[in-house]
Amino acid sequence: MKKSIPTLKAMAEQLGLSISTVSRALNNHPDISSETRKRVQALASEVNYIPNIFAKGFRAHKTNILGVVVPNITHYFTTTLIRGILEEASLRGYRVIVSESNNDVVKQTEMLNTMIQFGVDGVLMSISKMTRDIDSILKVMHTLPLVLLDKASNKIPCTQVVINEEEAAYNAVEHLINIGKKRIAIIKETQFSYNSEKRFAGYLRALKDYNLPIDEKIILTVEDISLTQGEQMTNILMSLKEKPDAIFAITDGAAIGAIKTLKKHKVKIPEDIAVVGFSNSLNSTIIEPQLTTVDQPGQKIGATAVKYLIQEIDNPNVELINKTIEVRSNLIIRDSTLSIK
Amino acid sequence: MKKSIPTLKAMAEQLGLSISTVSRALNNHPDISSETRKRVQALASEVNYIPNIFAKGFRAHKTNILGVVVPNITHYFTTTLIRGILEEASLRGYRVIVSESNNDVVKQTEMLNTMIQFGVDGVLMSISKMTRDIDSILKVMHTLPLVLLDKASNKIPCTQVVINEEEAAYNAVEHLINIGKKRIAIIKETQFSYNSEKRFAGYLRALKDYNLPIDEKIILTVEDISLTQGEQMTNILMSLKEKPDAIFAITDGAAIGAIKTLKKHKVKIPEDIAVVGFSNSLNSTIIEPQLTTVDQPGQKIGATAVKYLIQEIDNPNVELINKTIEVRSNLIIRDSTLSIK
DNA sequence: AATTTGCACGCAAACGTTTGCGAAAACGAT
DNA sequence: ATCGTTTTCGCAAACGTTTGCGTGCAAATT
Repeated sequence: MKKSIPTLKAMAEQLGLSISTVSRALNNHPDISSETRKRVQALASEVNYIPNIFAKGFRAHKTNILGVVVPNITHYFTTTLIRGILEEASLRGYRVIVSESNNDVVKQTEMLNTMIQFGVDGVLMSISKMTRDIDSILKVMHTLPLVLLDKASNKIPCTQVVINEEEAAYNAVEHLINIGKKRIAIIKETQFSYNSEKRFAGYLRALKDYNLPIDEKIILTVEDISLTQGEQMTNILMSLKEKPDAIFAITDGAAIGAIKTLKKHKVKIPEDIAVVGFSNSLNSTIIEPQLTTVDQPGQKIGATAVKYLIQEIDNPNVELINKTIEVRSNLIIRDSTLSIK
Repeated sequence: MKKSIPTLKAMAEQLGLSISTVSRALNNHPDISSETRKRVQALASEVNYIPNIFAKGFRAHKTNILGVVVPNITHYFTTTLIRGILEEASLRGYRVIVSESNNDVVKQTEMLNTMIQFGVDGVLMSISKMTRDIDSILKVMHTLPLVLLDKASNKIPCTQVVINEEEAAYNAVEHLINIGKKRIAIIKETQFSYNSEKRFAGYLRALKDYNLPIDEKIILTVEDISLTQGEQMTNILMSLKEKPDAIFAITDGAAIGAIKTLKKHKVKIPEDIAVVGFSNSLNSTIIEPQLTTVDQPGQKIGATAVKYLIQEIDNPNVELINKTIEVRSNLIIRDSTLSIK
């Protein structure tokens, strides 16, 4: 289990050159003749020279590692974000350290501090919706470039890459209105959830634009949305005197839960009550009827966020411009809202 | 965007001590008095001293980073492996770099080499089922500790953490036999897929133990198993003169595909044809009827693999013992095979 | 011929931390 | 008071790479 890694020193000795010349030749420095450069690079290739990252990082304070902090790694959409990040980072010569906060704010802070310790060049984060106090995040921003993705915040002055949440929700609700639905319920999270607030705003705007009344009794709020919560909230809707004729759930999981409950109540979907979800998870084609849902391009969001982060890393003296980049999503119409006119 | 990190030198100046004394005090070296140690550690805490990882790694050649290479990060089971790895690694003071090979052998080799470059202390890998030539893996083993998990290989002499694949499959097929099924089909992958081969062996052994005939016409093999392949293979089974009365698919995805096809054929599940999957993915409770499946404890496998890898890292001069550690899985019985006797 | 310029290299220092070894002071025994 | 041992610190080197600056040599310019 020996680590017998070739060094600049060994190669310099073999070539009869100085260590600094070998270093410069490998880094295509203009001071080195092309003949010397070729000799050095040929030997480096022959002995499979790999630079010692500790020595390089120690000298240059740059690791080409990006830190990623996500709330929950097993969530499918998150895995698509990560895949986009991994691929784009790889294309640009970066590696990625992934951390999971479990939507725990203390752990999130801990992960951020550990990223600093590990000398990552920048951090990509999808913040926990439990985040109330942003001091720890602001502290990181004094030290490292930070880009938020998916779950963002209006209070954190950094670049954020998200989908067009409000517009996507607007389109989903508009689609329900277009198929004749007039009493559209929503299952959402609290105002502390960035995604939920934006989707709720789109819902409200669509109702307003189409002159549909807003009824608080069909606006259902949960703390931590899940399939089970979708089931339960739909049970509540089923117990109302005046039932909704559509349900817009802000996640696919909750929408699937809603479908399960509707089927238990022998409700015809979408004739009696239509259902729309959000995310286009794998489950959306497995449940029956197949779910109409907003498709979120997770890989594209991840890749875009990497581009912006690396741009910040490469331009450390440029004044921060706090951009919110909205990547477009699209509505995928399936059986749960198939037009019945 | 300044990195103003406290150094040993700055603290030594403030305390009127040498750099080496401060270093030793922080590392609880026995040569340093307890009074001096307390003074140093108090200041380190006050200024939030964080050691420069490059300097430490440069000196000690240890990063406390583990490399992880998986075929496909969006696969749910893989995310549970990764979660187990992340949590156990964190408990033991390690960070994790995650890479995805996309089941591409060239990319897998590339990821392994990059892990070496990044100075990880060890590598955890779920190998691509496309792996035929193990030279690149053997090469890594000369340099770094390696532990395989989930997808293993009999040809690679290293520690492997897997579930009891054959036993689990045996139990699944036995359960089908116990509910009266006599003609059990299998949808599997080629012999190059470690998991498929083990599950197939369990299937064959159960048939043999219960004196059921083996019929090649209901042993269906695909290259890269998926939900769609499950649908297609089940269509083939439906076209047989003598149909099976049960289907054991080696992944949940294929089992769900089988259920979808059976439903299209108006087959009663499980009365006419029962279905068993493997993995206990999220989808297994969303499809109807809910799927009987083998529950794989991904987090436990991940955590166990980390333990063994760190053991190897901590004992570099101990001769390698090539263990295969089998973590127990269990069968979760749901509607797709509910006993009908 | 003397001076200047350009090319192509090498020396040495720096980066932050760890550790071998030596030195000085303190302590205990005689 | 002297000697041997123990305690507790500091000096200096090492780890591999990068880079500022200096040097030698050859060619061009004055």
